Amino acid sequence: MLSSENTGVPARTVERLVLYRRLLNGLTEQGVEFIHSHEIAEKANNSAAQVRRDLMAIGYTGNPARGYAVNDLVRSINGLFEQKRDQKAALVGIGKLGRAILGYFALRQARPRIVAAFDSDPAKGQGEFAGCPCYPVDALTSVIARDGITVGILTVPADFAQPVTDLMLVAGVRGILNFAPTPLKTPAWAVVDNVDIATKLEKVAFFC
Amino acid sequence: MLSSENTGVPARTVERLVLYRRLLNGLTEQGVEFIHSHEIAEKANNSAAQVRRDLMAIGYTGNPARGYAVNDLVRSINGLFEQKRDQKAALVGIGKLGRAILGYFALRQARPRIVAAFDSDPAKGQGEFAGCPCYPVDALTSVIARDGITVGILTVPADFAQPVTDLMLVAGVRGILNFAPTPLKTPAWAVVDNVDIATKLEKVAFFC
DNA sequence: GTCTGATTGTGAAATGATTCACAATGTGAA
DNA sequence: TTCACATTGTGAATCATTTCACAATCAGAC
Repeated sequence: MLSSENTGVPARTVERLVLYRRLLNGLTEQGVEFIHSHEIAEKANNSAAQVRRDLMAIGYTGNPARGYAVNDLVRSINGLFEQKRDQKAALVGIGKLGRAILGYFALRQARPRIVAAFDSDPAKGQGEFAGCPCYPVDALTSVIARDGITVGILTVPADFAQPVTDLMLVAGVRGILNFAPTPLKTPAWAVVDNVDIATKLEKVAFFC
Repeated sequence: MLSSENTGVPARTVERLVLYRRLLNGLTEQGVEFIHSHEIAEKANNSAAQVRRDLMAIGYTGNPARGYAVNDLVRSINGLFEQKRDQKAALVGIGKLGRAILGYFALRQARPRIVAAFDSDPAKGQGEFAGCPCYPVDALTSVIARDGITVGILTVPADFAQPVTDLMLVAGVRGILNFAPTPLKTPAWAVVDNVDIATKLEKVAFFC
């Protein structure tokens, strides 16, 4: 589950690289051309050593005196995602959470692009939300295959999570971001990441 | 950040225990009295050894021949959270995501209970959503102090995340579940968990 | 009552992630 | 040009998490 068979870059590092890129974006416009590992660390709430290790993972190399060239570094991080740049995602389950996520991604033009949404309620499963075309779940297999969608976002009630997952994987999806509070049974090649909000909240409360 | 100063139970283990409890709930009604580590592992998508280690962490001990007594085990996991059972949470940022979370928790009566919501828009910041009273952010400090709220849920735009965090921590909040795509500066004693949906989606796409 | 066999509890090993610590390096100052 | 200095890149150490593997244990069969 979420192995790095891909490039050898560990999952944690990928997450932090995405963060670094966000922190660096727009810095050049503010006249910042170079930045040191400890400055990135300060922004990212982690250690300078951690930052250097992460950049090492993508083979990016800075300059002992100047630090890292902001623009170049951002390009370098983008390079890591270049290959997967045009992946498409589909969201299943147009409840409140589903709509919130659709809205967020439409607004930000974030990647991967969400190009289809599905719902079992025929009333919701047509038309569009946040500029994203919606279909009834019956159309799931054909639309995913037709559009070459490879990433699925699951915002369905727990009971539907597994059947929808099975459908998606058959149709061509290889990775799933699962918001349903259920572990998913998937073949080993599938990439799954679970975001269980209730559990996370309980965890935070526990450690207070 | 999210250390286990508390009880010595590591954060990962706490998350899995919450999951086990959910998987076990209602099993007794189905006539299942005992369950083996490998059966729990099967449901939870992990290994039997992992399950046994996790139960070891809370000092729960099974029976080599029967396995674990379902009811008793659930009680034991509940025991871990007993002390924190009546913690209260507040949500700040009544956007789409905020409302989705409010709705979800109200419905499930999940813990910690969300007892207040805040928004900077005065129009939203009064009345209630999903049975949860809403206030303008001006009232944040006083309401949090008044109600003894210790957990904060941040669903505000990135720019507001830090100032709202500062307010909450001063008012008495000790733990924050942060959905804003920004690292938060907090004192060491504060517990913070970040849920960055855009990053997670990009990560899944990357490993596909 | 004894024996059998599957399962638990847990040291020890393996794996993975982070931090340490320092030689190598490039820059700007003298 | 040379020097001094802060920073990089990175082996090695540390710390955390998971898996291995096996003695100890319990229930049920005989």
